[in-house]
Amino acid sequence: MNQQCKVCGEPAAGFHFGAFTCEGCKSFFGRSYNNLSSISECKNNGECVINKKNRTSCKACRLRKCLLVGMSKSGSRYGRRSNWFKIHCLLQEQQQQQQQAAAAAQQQQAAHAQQGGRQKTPPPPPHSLGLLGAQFDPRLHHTLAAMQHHSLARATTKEELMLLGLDEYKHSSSPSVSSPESHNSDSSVEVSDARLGGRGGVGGGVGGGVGGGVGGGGAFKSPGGGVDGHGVPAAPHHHLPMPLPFPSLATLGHAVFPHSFLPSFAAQPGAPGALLFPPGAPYLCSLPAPPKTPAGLLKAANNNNNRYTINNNHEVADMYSKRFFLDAVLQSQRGSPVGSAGSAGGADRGSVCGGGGGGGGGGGGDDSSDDDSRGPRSPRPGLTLALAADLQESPVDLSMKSARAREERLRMAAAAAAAAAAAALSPPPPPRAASACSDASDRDDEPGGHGAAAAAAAAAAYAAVLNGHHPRSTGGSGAGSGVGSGAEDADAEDDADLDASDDAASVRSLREHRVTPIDLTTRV
Amino acid sequence: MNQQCKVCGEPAAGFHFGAFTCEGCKSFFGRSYNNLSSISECKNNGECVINKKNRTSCKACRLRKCLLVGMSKSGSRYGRRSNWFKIHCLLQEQQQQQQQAAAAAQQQQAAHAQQGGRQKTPPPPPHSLGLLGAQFDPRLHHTLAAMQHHSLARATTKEELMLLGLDEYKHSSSPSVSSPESHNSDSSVEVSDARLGGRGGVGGGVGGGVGGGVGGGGAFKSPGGGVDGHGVPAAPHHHLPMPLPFPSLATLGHAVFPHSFLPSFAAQPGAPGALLFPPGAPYLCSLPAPPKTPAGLLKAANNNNNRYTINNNHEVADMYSKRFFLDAVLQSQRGSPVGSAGSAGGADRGSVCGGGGGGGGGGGGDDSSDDDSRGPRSPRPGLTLALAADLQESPVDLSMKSARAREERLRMAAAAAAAAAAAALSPPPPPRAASACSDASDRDDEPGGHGAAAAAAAAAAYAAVLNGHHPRSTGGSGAGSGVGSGAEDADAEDDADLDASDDAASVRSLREHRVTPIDLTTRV
DNA sequence: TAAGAAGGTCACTAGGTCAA
DNA sequence: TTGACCTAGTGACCTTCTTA
Ligand SMILES: [Zn+2]
Ligand SMILES: [Zn+2]
Ligand SMILES: [Zn+2]
Ligand SMILES: [Zn+2]
Repeated sequence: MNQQCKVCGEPAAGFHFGAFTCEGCKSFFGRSYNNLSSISECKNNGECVINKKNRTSCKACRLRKCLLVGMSKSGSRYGRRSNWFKIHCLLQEQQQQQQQAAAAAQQQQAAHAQQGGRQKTPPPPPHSLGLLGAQFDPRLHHTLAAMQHHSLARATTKEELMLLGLDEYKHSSSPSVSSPESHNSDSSVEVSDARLGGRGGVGGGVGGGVGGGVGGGGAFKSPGGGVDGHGVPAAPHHHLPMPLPFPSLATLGHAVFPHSFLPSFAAQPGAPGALLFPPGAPYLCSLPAPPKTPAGLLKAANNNNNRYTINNNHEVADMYSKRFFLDAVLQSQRGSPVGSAGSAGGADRGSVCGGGGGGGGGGGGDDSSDDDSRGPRSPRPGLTLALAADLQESPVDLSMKSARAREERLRMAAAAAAAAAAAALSPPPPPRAASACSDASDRDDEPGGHGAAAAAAAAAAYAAVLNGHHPRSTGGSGAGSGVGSGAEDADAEDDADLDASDDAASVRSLREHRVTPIDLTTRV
Repeated sequence: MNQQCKVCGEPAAGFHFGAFTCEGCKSFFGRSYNNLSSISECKNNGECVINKKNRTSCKACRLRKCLLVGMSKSGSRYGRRSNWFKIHCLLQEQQQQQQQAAAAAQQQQAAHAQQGGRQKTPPPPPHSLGLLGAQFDPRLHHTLAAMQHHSLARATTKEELMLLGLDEYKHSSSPSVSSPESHNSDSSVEVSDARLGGRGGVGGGVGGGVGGGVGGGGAFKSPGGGVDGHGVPAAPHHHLPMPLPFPSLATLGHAVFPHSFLPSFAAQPGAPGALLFPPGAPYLCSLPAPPKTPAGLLKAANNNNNRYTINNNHEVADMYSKRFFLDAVLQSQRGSPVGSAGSAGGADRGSVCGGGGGGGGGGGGDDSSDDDSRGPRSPRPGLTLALAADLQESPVDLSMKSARAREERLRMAAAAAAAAAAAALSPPPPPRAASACSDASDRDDEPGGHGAAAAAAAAAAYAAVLNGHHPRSTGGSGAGSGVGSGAEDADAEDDADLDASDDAASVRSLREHRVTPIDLTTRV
């Protein structure tokens, strides 16, 4: 897991405020968030590219970058993160690499039409920016443009406002901004439902609100907004003034994911993400279209493909399965560094959710380039997973104290599904995959912060997997069968319910096959 | 930590703009950088030797010196310095001393062929000039020569241009150079992606760009780009002819060290460095060869021998271990100024690297190799570390943070080991070791830049300690079990897992033995 | 019990100031 | 102009508390 700071590129110290960042950027964001007044205007017209060396030269641009990569006080989260999150991160890395490789290959296209417009956007921090995938860029740029133009119209959160323009933000928002919840700004987020209700208005209102500027934060990540933006019909709860941890987010309509499931998955059409889930991949497919309820999701998962829907004996079995699954996945990934991937090579079969699409903007420039293209993704051998989806068990954010946790999870799951579906469909919706993916949701923690259909799909998949494996899941099932080294064989077990024994067996076999356990430990 | 100003030799006030300097030189550089026009041409043909007394007599030469020692606006480094850095500095000092001693002994060779060229260079500011180690000199001279010859061909950064010739620089670069971002000059550099794309060209282009001359700077340190660069296939931009501050340096293959570990370690072949770690010194021994991938490294560490994967009792233990380890290392070095190092001496028992044994050099190299094997390792009582490096099997490290840190440490360790080996072995270049070092990278922040084998060794040791002692490491088991005071019994534990207790114990013992803590603070 | 994130702490540095 | 001194930050570590 070597992550780089999405803001400056230095090796990341961890996942802070919604994104992988170095200690410096973490501290900077933490300080700046509560003291915007200290940030002077950019002397370079907001075009500074932030990197390790010059990150301290322009606070305005540094902060902007932080926001762009999804940092948000509201997105903060304590504690250990699930392995899923980690896996996701790994996968992202892989994707990036692949993309880069792809990009290199295709350099010819280097100059995209958009180029001119986007030039400003720094070198798309693969990670962060990648979140939204192809779709993200456009939006992002849009956002940036807006920022430049000072259009506050839609800004409703502190982050948004900040993105739109620090200056405006500073002025528009209540002066108290910096003070109120200096350090526990997070809490402010939830400040009030009322505020949420009030949203929609110009930022000014927000600022003036209760918690002061801070509160709004949650919404942000979504340049996400886009995420929501997708048009997800989704989340019913959105309507409700339910007290969500991060109300703002809720309102936005982004897909919700489990807290721990950080890195947002943006559907990157051609994106690597797809790789994770091969076109036909059962993983996502099985998901019921837009299951309204969690239950629905779960069921679908179970019924359709959940080869993994199995049960584990519980902890033990579960651990193995889960653990080994992960290892298998990781390992397989390693095995197939770039496009080689396995199987047929074919095209990418599919992009997971969204498909694929293509478009992507293409990418833009930079980074972007990658975008989609990655079409032909090959299936990852060892990764057949099961995606049962028991929401409850899902990695959803249990977090914070909330009692609502479970409730939310369920809701989230549903929403996510919807969102995913929506997003997924964008271009040429992959046959099954698309539908499956779809649910929307609203998670916001995503690292990169922004959600995407793909992300949703991925999330769903993960969730499913977890559920399957989840200890608690009753019948659960999930097995982690991963394929061992070689992999792919997974298919063999299509049948529905494997039982724990199977699972266990598979796990065992994996072990035997040397799926070496991955070290999940972290520090030092 | 008494550092001297690399420019004038006065006691340094701190690390400024990339080098240890006094207040005066710091201010001078800061002012001059943005106001080159104020610097008049040298009246002495650029041959002035800068020292405390005459530093104000020739601005041109003073500035040149500043640049030569690596000062750069982009080289600035804020905040607290990592312990690695500190250690490195200490080691360097030691090395220098040793070298001097050695030099004295061998004066006969005094006159090197190159000598002529370098006479100017004052007494090689150990620190700065040392950067590239043995290799550096040649290049440096080359650079200097170029400077004299005014070859601007490759100059792409302000610093380069400046080095090439202040006059030329002043004229060639855009006039705006000094102005735009007076203080954040660096930022300008990467102003836009567009510009980056444009890079590669001669410096001139850069200068003309957006930010004005200054701009070019950004790219700089990166030789860094390198940072990412390492193995990372990544950054496409690396390929670009990035403007390096001191390209020459960048191109050299130095070993890469952890970020914080600035001072580059260049292996200085016969350097004194070797002394630091007595031949058998355990500290470095276990280092894996040159783990290619981080993951690999990590895994290796964990799986194989990580006897240190252990746990400490926690904070306490950790702190002790870490801190004390450092102290011990430092102290030992002091104790064994030159080669004496007593291996046998108790403490040393362990020779780090070399595995055992003997020969110091032995190990050499490779010790690295040891990887796991360490079979016959002598147990350092407390510090037996293990750094196995089995990449293949290594489990993927999912850990968020440390991974990188660990990786770096391992890398450092490896590099260090290699370096040490190299240094020690000077003559017979260590097989793998070399490769390991080569990894090199790009680190650029290095203060002085120079590394020495010894330093490397120390670093490695430190790294090992950190890994092993980490507080969180589980287990804790046994606490104190291990070795008691005396210690050596350690051998017993060759097996795989030693637990923290051992480590802790060792640490403890160190304390008891009075390894007084060394003051790592920098200033004053 | 650990992994891991938010925050706090405070060692440090870029810059600004101003007497010399 | 210089450089000792000060201030506003910066970021490496460490502490506290959450979460898997
Ligand atoms: Zn950063
Ligand atoms: Zn800026
Ligand atoms: Zn000086
Ligand atoms: Zn001169």
